[in-house]
Amino acid sequence: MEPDRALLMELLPRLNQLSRSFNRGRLFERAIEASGIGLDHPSVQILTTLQLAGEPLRIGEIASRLQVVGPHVTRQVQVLEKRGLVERVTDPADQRARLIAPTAPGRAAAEKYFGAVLGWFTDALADWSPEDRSALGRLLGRFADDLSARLSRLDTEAP
Amino acid sequence: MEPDRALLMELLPRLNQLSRSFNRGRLFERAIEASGIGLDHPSVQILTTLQLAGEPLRIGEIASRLQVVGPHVTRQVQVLEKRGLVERVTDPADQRARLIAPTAPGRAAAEKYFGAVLGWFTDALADWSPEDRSALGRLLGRFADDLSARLSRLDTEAP
DNA sequence: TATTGTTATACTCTATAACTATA
DNA sequence: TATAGTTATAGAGTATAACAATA
Repeated sequence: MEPDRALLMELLPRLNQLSRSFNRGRLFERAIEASGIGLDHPSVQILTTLQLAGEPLRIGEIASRLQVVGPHVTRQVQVLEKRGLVERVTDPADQRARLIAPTAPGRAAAEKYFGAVLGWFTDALADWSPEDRSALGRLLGRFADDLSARLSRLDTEAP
Repeated sequence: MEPDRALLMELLPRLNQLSRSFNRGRLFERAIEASGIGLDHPSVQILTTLQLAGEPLRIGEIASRLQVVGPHVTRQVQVLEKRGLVERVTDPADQRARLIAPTAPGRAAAEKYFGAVLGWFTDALADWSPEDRSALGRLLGRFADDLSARLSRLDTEAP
């Protein structure tokens, strides 16, 4: 069944608002400041990707998960490495690739950051019913998946 | 009641995924390409803001709605003006300010853009139940509001 | 020859600072 | 003197191109 246009036009400003809260730095950068880890946003994205992965990742794999290009990841990893937050291990299976793993301080920094973000989420959702909270997670996940799928279909249709 | 941490940690990657689909250009830039209007993303943001407003807006008002600074809006408006997509009228009530209004071609371009985005939304939500679709809109709106409120409280607490 | 990553460079978007004009 | 906007410049973030090394 066809979703009606009015509902979709409602959705658009909402998504824009959320997107701005997030991406245009405010939320993420505040969380970085609040956690006192002294990194910039791109580095934190790398670090949290590694933390959420739960295992060492290749440069290319990080780039793919973040939907950015390789050279960008290379440089951010260099920053993190100098700060002692990640370390590189040669991939035993492929000498060309290196695996990137967070160090203990790196994992601690990622957790501090998560703590700040989750603290705000907790506050924001404090008055919600448990049903609404779990519905938000479910619908948001499904929407992100369906939209991603629709967009990647565009690539294969008209490359 | 306290939302549980596991649920929130689920939310985070979802929001990141959605945020990247949107803001990191893919969705918006594709829609711009698909609609063939030959503009860049910042200009389109201005144009759609005017279209959704339904009335001429001041430079400062546009900046405020988009949460960007004035000079940025000034320049994008200059681009749009050269392309004949918006026009400026002096505000009769205040000679310092100018009101920006979309022209007929500007409104047409905005509608083409909305058409592309909404087409993808329609596809993505095609298999959803009507209940889920309206729940998504409702929860997303509430979440955006609550999160914005929480973040602006940070400004007043620790400026 | 194909793949993984790095180095060097350029581009897009947005911010800050200094200035002009009207209120 | 405060407010609305503009001009000029700077910065953050990410991409593209050219290259090196291993498979």
